[in-house]
Amino acid sequence: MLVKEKKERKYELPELQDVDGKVVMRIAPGPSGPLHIGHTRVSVLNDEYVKRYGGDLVLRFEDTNPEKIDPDAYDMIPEDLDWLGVRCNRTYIQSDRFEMYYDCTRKLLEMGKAYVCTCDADHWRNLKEQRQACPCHDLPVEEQLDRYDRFLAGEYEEGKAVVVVKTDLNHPNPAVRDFVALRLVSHPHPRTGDRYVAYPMMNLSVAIDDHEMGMTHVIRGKDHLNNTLRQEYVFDYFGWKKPVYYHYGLVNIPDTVLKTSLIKQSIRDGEYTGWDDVRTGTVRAMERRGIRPEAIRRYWVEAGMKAVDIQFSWENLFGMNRDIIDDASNRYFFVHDPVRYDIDGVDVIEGSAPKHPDHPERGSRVYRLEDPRTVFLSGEDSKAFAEAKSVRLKDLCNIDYALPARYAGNDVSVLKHGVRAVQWVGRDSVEAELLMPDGAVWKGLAEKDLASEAADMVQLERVGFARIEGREPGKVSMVFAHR
RNA sequence: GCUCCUGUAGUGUAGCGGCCAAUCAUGAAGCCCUCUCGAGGCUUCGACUCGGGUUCAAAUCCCGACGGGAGCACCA
Repeated sequence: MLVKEKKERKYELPELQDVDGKVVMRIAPGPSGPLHIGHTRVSVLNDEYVKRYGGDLVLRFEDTNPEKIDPDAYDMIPEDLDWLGVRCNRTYIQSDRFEMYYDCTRKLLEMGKAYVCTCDADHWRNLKEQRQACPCHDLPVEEQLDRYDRFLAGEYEEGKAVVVVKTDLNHPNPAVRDFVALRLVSHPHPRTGDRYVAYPMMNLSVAIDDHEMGMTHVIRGKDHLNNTLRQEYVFDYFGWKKPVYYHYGLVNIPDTVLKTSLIKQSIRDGEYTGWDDVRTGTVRAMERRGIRPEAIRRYWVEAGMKAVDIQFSWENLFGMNRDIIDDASNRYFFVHDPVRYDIDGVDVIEGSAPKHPDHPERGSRVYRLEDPRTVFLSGEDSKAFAEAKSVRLKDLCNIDYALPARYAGNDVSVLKHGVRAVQWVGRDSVEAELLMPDGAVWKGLAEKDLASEAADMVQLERVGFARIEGREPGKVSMVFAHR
């Protein structure tokens, strides 16, 4: 066997700026559900850099909005990361750290860099729009602190007061003028119950945590650009050293349901079977479909960290996955929507096919058909057979159309004259189901050797790659990956 | 409306003043090989958004227009 030397360009992420020894980076999801393909970019990029430079990769659950938490996500997200090969060596949960956020906020109030605002939210926003301070903005520190004590004690109703971090009301960018740091929420938190009523907003908690956890570099989506600007005010007020920020472009993932709230609703409605429903874009669905984590990793490394908005291409991802799985995937016949043909004109038909054309050492599927010589073709191939009047049963023999069909020798060269070779199964086949990406289930038959295949990825010849999901006596269920 | 980010083939990417009649991957088309519509081999298709400027020289720098995207939440 020849060793193929394929020349290909090395895909490498650019060096990070200002790396001084080890790096500390983070993945900071909100625990609203499991990870989806969109989350894998930030996960892979951070992981790649921490592996390159050494250091810590932090997993931080940003669960500061009690209304958007799915308690299962605290377990599902680490599982998803683990499958992706992303190794986080420190884990934090923000709902464990409320007291610290409160302390920092108190210091900001003492420094005069924050205020407790009791204005109407719309009014406050309008004033900001016009670069004007609300009456609470310039109240004396003593009064701010007094309000703050009452704020934390729950003496204000939800929505009646917030703590605001001052930035610059004259800032030309309206998005960075004074931002809310703490709000009141009466909805119980899955982890802390009703112990707290004051909930930090992400710009506060992220700034504090990024400093406290020692982040050296932060990679995030471009949608956080303005949040970075806001968070930098907090760093500056405390005199903290800022991490180096990178903002990659937005990813448009076509034809895929990603929104966790929608998926959750569809699961509840019974439309989707679960978080791993193949119609969704969750990491679980990728895993189930036989997409390898290495393919996802390669995809994002090649995409890099540019700030350009990009279109995600399933085709490209599938191409990369095919590269990875082709060599390991043994070949089998699967017949969708089977149509029966008996073959006349011969007593016994024998044939064989390698499990993998590039790996004869893996053995063969051996065929022997005796009276009655029965085969099944897919519904589609059956129609084509009726029209073409002849067909080759791959690795077995040729037949001519009739009822019953007529044996037509075993001359492979007919393929050169336009006869099609199709997959088929005999009477010793097993029931098989193939779950398609649109949720449809293709029922059919598979050759019996498939039932004893040890690996989980196979290629169903002329159909595509599939992952074996379940084996029962006499029945195999599979999930379609891609061609 | 204001502010910010960003524009290289269908998609993603390399190049970031001369080595660019622009890289690689994926895709598409064709051929070879293979008893698969897979893999492998070969060939082909296909891009610097536009207009000004700077310069001996611009995909590369500057300005403008146009296009794409985001933010202006008591979500993250």
